Amino acid sequence: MKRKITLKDIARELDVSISTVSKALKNSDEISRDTKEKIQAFARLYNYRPNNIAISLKNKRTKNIGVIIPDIVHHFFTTVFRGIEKYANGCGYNVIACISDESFDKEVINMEMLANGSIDGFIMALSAGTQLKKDYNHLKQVTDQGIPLVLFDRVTDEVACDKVVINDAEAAYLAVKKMIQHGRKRIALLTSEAHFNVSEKRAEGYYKALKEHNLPIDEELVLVLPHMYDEEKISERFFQQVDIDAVLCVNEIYAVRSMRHLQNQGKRIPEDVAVIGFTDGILSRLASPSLTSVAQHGELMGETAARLLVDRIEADYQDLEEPVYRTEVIRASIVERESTDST
Amino acid sequence: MKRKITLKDIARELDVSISTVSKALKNSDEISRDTKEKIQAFARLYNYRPNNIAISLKNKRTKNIGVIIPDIVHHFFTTVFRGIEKYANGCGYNVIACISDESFDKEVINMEMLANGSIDGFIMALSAGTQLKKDYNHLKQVTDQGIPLVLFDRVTDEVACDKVVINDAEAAYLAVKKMIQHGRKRIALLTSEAHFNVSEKRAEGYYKALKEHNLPIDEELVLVLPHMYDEEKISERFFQQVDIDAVLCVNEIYAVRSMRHLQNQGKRIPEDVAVIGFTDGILSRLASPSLTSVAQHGELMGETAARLLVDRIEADYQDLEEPVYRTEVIRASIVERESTDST
DNA sequence: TATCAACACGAAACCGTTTTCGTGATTGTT
DNA sequence: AACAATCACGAAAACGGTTTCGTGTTGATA
Repeated sequence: MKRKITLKDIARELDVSISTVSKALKNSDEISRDTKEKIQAFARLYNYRPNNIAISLKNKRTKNIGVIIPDIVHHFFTTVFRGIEKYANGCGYNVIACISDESFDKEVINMEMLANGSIDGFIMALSAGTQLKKDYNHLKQVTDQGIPLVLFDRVTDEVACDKVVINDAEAAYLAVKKMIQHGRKRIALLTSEAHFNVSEKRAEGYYKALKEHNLPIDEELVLVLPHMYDEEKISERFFQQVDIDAVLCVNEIYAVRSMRHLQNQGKRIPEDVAVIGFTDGILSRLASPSLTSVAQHGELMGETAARLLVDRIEADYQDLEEPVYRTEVIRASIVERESTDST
Repeated sequence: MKRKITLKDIARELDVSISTVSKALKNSDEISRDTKEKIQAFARLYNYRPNNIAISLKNKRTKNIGVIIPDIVHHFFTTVFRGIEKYANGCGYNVIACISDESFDKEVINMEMLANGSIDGFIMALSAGTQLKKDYNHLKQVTDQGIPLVLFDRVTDEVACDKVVINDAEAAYLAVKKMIQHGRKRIALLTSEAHFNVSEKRAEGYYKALKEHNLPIDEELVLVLPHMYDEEKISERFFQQVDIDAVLCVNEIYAVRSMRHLQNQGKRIPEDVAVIGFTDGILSRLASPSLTSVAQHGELMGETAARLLVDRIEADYQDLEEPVYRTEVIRASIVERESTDST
């Protein structure tokens, strides 16, 4: 087992000082050509690589960024993560991933773990628990310490930091408007509990579209699904009770399940009922009929978040005092497939 | 902006030595009650947290584990990742995630990045590129340096390390056998290119089941799908040409797509054709009809890999020379749903 | 009263780098 | 020949901890 070789080893072996080795490997012109070549050759031969930890300690920067997401088995977060990873790696950063599992406590623990020097900055989406509790002290502590933080998708106004969001309300508005323009009049909304601010935004867009087109707002057509195991039955009953010609669902799972329940009742999609979901993932593509869906462009969102964070980190190192935080908006787009009327 | 407080700060403030502070915070009984209380109170007040990087450098252990997976937007890897993260966090380890994107080069770069002190051990599944190239030198370098490595799912015999695999061949065998026992005779196989050793194993099980039940092996019923964008058309044509009463697919995407093509031809599932897929993900659950699927228990696989790795890491620290590597087998199970005959 | 533990704490080395500041040797200048 | 400037390198501090090994003080014992 070959142990890792250090500067000290090279220095001892070649009978020079550690500083000389360090400089030689950096190609400093303080060192003579001869010595540099000798040292570089030796280092190459023994495959010398500087120890990241020591460099981190010395430089007070780790080139790691911490990502905390509520759930990894979730298409949207997964694509965001990929976007982050892609951009970060491109800048020489590693990504340390933690999953909060929608729990406030886990979120706090993970942040504390990482905040003690392991990372140069955070990218995160708030867990459901945190949004419910409305306690953002752990985030404030982090920013108070001067650690850059970027929130995405599930954000809050209570914390001053960079943010990346999508135009949820507008996307929902456009989706509903499109269905109305195709003559749909009784449009249902399947949403999740309101403390997810994204659901709230989407509902907002739904109401706005109805109002603008003078359609009655019927609360019976709005189903708020709790985050539980018998979701499925609840939504099945819902579709038996209401008489509708279109549905907007706040995610693709709800949408696919809705299509199934409707089909079981003998309804045709899209002839009898049009369906639009959010989250343009694999389900939307492979459902039958394939699902018209609001694409959230998670990968772009991740890249954007990573860009904001890296910018902030590097700015910090140049002491550019510039405490103006940015919020970037990713524009969702509607991917039309078979579950809605073709134009 | 409150800067992070260090041992030195506390020592200066309280007019004691750094060593005293360090010991007091560790509750060493070398320090008097009075002094300890004073120091601990001060530390609590100023919310002192030791710097992870400094500890890592001193202890030569980072409490980080590196995970390299080929793709994050993939249900199976996602669940494995979650299992790893869950177990690792339970032991106080963080997970650094890198995505190789199925590329040999990215895999190498990521490993080198992490191997220089950032992590205590690796968990990974080989990228397609690496399996194609059959070049495992980067893995060997890592193990040569004494860095523990655990391979999962996509493994190779060429590297001596701990491994976690599933009984792919057997699972495929059992799936096909089940269909045969229900009277199915013309069973197709949809697989991907063979350099993914998992596909190979699954095909192996398929052939074995046919042979054992004296069914003819008809290569026309085997479709090897290339990893391309017009996969879909190829499989559509395939189903138009063959006359079958069952299909085994090596993943759930192929399976759902197959069902769709079959349904478009007017075939009923499972009455006319039974379908079984691999990877029991969200698609299998939400497809209609819902898909009978081989569950790979990714989360368990991840936990197992993490357990093996952590064991190995901690053993290393106790210098237990024990170079016997283990291979754990996760037993896949078949989740029966609507796409096959109910028993 | 001299001796000796036990006690409570500090000095210093160390982990592997980077970086500043000397310094001895060589070279060039007058 | 005396001096300055340049060159090539080394010593040492620093990053923030942990840990070993003193050491001065105290109280008990012979």
